[in-house]
Amino acid sequence: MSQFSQDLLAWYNINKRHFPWRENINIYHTWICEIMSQQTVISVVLPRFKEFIAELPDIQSLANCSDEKLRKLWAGLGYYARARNLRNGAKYIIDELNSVFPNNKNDWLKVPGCGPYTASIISSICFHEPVACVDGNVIRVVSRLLNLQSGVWEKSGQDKISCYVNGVISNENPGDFNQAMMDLGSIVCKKQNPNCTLCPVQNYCTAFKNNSVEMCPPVKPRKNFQNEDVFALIFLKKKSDEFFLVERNKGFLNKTIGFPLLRAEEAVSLSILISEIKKFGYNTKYLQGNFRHSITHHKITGHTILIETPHHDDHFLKMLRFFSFSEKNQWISKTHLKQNLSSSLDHKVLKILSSI
DNA sequence: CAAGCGTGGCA
DNA sequence: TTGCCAAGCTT
Repeated sequence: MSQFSQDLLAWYNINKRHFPWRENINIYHTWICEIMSQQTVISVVLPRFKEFIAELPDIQSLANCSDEKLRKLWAGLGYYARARNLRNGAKYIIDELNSVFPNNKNDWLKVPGCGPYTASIISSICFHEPVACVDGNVIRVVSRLLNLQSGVWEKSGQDKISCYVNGVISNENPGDFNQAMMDLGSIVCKKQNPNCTLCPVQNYCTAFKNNSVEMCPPVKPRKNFQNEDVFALIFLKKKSDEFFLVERNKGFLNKTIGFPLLRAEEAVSLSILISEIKKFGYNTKYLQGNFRHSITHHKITGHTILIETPHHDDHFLKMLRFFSFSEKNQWISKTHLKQNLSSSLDHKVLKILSSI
């Protein structure tokens, strides 16, 4: 084992963070926690992971999980395709792999929702395959170790980083090595105010020697946020007290179920939108209390419009097509609304609805 | 390949 | 309050 790995692992054995999925190695638990942790802070993951495992303790229960239960377990976690891919992955492993988990990186890569990072971390932890994972922590740590002040956000730079960590990863304990790199990034080699004096691999750090830690990694190029107005339409059949939900088929929150949304760029403007809806003979009411919501690169101001539709409505289908709302839709009683929603955006709409 | 995709929590 | 961002994957 390289001296670097020895020093890193010695530090890890004393300083590692304790998570439920680190107590006893379990392939299913490792898979779930890694998917759940993608682009998500661990403090948010922890309670959700416990709930998920309690409700869906094994791959069979995940594969058989209802849409509604999956929505509930993933509500508020974002990137909802992760949850759908997870269940698809369970079905794939059961149907195509005879219920046997893949035991190497290449085969994990074929599992829906598993990319290079996830396939590497699972294989290294559960099957001792010496494949290094590259996540945001590793990029930052290696960028400092090698004093990389540019290029690390491009594929070529990340290939270089991958090459480096794969060169120093421990063959005896690759899982701990990968987790140690990430814990080091999280605890010591932090983005801001790194604790270089506590660093177990300070001797190997070129940026530390050059006094250029602050320059590594370079600032990640970020797209500007875009301000945008979104209209959430609440169709209500007053007689039966039912509300209309659609499975969204494009754009924001694609394939999640919720209130029909129109982005201002599509709906043109509030006044035009309302006049169009009125053409179908409906009463509309603009609900006070806009909501704010952020989706990657978009700052959304939400407007909520309540639309009363008759119980027997000849125009509804025409209206759906006019606005290109999905044909996958349903009327839901008010008491069952909450459990059918995933996105926080819909919960904000629901809150406005509940307050009138 | 670069763009697009969610959200809770914290500075 | 506002801005920033975290254990990436898919298209």
